[in-house]
Amino acid sequence: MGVKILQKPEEATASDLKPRDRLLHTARDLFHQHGIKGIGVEAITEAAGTNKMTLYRHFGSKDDLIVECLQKAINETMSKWDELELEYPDNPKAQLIAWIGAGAQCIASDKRGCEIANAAVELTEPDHPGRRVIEEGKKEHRRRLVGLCQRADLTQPELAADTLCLLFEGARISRQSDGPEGPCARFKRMAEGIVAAYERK
Amino acid sequence: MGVKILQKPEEATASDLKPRDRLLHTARDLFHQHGIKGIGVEAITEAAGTNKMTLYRHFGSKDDLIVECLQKAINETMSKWDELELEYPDNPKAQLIAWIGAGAQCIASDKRGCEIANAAVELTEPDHPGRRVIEEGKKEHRRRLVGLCQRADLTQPELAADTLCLLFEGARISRQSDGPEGPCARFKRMAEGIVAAYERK
DNA sequence: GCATACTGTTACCGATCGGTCACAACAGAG
DNA sequence: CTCTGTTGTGACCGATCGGTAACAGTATGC
Repeated sequence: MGVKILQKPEEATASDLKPRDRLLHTARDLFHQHGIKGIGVEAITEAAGTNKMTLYRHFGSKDDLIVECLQKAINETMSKWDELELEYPDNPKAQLIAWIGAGAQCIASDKRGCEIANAAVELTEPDHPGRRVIEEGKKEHRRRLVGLCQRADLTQPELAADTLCLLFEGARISRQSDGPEGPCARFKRMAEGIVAAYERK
Repeated sequence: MGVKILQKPEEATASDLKPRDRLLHTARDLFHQHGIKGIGVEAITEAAGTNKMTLYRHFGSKDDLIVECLQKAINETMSKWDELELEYPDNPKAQLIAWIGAGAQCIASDKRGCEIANAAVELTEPDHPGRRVIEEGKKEHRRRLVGLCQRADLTQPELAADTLCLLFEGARISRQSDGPEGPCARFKRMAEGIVAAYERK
């Protein structure tokens, strides 16, 4: 119980971020890997290299933490949409193909599927604060996909966008039970086929 | 604390089934409504009109109960496949259209999606006994869908079946975050479009 | 009648859950 | 240096979790 040298090495788990950001980042990862109900706050704080009090000082409750994680995930997705438009300016068809490619990569690399969709499975109470975030996020995502299909001049852009949406969602959820060699493996081919089918000729 | 008249009326929750079947039925329903990790064994026994000891005498653990529920769900799905074949014998195309119709009805009526897929989201440990059941069940489902597409003489039956599979899975998961008016609402139209696209002409 | 098998009841176990308390240690700004 | 705001520590709370022990009641078959 002598003098304790602490707070200096700050090695391993803890990056140079502030505790709040470390908590958010770690919580998001652990929620995704183990499920929201499958991980406790204590495990999150330990993995983030901090403690429960610090968590509860920044986030009032586990539910609040969940909400912030979901919001962060959605913001990240929206940023990717923005990047996509910047990468192929004034070329919506290329943006659409790039979106499909990014989706396929996402399916291949992440075996746990979509954080948002998974959260919707676990957050069953209709009045859970996270549900609003989930629903708004998915609606916005749909809006952007429809917009892209419109700009890409597809015939029946709404139907095409919804089809692509279901294929993508289906691939991400299917991967969790049918594995990477299951139906999800053909997502790219299917999606590109849909785009071709709705192209104006 | 006088004489208690019990076990005679057996009203309300308890049907005339034996405790084991009541437990299985109730557990399946509650797992589906609240999530596997979202419901405790005590709540299940109460809803089933019995008690914890009876549960643990029939099922060794909560995990065992989960496994039996998943297996029952899969058996039910397989029975529906059999019924489909009996209903339209030697008419695989009609069976396929009927499968799509049943799927659409299922999407419309059940807001909580697929029990099996949801379980895959919650059961994150790779060695959980339920995972084997999930994976085998989904593989068998895929096999049957491919077989039906083959018998229906679709060109590229595997690709068609996988596309239908992803659309269905996507619709069921999407319904949980995007609601019944979201992309899932057009499942039937999309699926019939896929069948038409892969029809031999 | 009896024996056997199943069910119900109550109390209990240790572990973990989300969440809080009081207090000490620290960092940076003035 | 002091003041202030942010962290860390460890003990603690009540509630709930999955699971068990011991015993009493009931149903059925012989």
